[in-house]
Amino acid sequence: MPSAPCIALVDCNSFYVSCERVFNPNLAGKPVVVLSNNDGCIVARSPEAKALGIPMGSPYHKHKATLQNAGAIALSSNYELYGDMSHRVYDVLFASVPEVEIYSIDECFLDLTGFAHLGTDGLMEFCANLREKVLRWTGIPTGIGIASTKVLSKVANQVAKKSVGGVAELLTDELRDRLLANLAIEDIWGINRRLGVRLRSHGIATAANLRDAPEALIKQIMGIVGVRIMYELRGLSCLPLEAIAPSQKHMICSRSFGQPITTMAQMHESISHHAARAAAKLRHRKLRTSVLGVFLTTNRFQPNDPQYSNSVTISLPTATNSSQVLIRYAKFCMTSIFRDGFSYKKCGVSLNDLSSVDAVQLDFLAPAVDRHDEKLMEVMDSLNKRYGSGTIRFASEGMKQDWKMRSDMRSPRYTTRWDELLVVKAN
DNA sequence: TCTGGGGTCCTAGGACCC
DNA sequence: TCTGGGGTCCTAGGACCC
Repeated sequence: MPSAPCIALVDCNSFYVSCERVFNPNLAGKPVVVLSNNDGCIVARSPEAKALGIPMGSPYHKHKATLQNAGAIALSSNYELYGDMSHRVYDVLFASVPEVEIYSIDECFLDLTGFAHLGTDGLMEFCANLREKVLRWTGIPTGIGIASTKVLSKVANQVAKKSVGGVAELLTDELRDRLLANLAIEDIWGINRRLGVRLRSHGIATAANLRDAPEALIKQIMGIVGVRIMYELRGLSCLPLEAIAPSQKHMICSRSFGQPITTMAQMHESISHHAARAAAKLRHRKLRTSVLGVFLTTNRFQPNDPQYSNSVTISLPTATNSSQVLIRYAKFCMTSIFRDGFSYKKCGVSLNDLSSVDAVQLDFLAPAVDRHDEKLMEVMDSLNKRYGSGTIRFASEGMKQDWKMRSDMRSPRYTTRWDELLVVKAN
């Protein structure tokens, strides 16, 4: 007889801040925040910053004074570093557990069903060792929550983060009941403020309330998604662990501009840049696209300025991942929606109908695959991999790139650029 | 002055088919 | 006077996640 499912959620603590702290000991013990692209919002906070009452996802400028008065350090985001550190953490986990589902840059689920014979204490010890190994080999602290479903493992993880050992289990009924009775509805994975308000209006205010609610009512309020969460809270697994990632369906490359831009020439540069980035991402993931969208928008936070946003989507004659081809179509699309007289805040490229490079639908009337172009992309990718992305790029992406985002406080890319390696001085 | 970017899934409604 | 029922596919928009 198969044993009941056992799932562990590993979540890196204040991940971006932790990555920064690995390489910069001056950040230890101080309030530290990491900002989103363009230094816009606060997307990671050290425990000290959380203690100052700095909320997640809030605009940086609203809290700048508070942070400065507290001697806090704000950093621009350094995704190259975080992405690489994430790989290192997962490499440690892959080596210890056969079934791992990567959920995000800083979170993954482990299937520990096969380890159930260890018993609860044994599982706790196994996870404590795993956590210790990740910390020692990468410098990243984590919390691990163990339970019988994904939703419950999220709850267990919240407990783990607050515990001394950083590991918590929710496998026993009594412990689980007690926790769920005290857990606010909005603190459940998949239920945010908006749904929380609706559920509360029906008298459902805690996780225990949701677990015990009538199925028909939950179906009516939240649809099938809510019913799944309800069953997961009851300990019935409805969200299977996916060790093999399903293929990606959609991709977006977009950025806000560092400063508003007004001319078609700048827009063409910027959209070419996004198209080239998107194409490189496609090649890296061994994908092609056959539907390209381009969008632009003015600054919605400036309602007194004239507002305009638009988008256009086209089908490509053949699925492609060529930068040249995508740049050409993206510029064409941009020309069709650009209007003079506006101050633009953001533009981007979206790709739909992604397919694997190994499975492309051929067409008698479509142009043949351009081998010369493929070779060119290969050479570009290998140069950019070796010397850093952006080393070689298309002229249409612009030289000055004065629309580029702000990133004034970025730390060095310690692990992915030779010229930004950590320097250690010894006496 | 200053408000991110990149994803997923689900549902409702329209077009179309037999 | 009478005006079906059932199905698929696609898309836009809404909700959520980190």
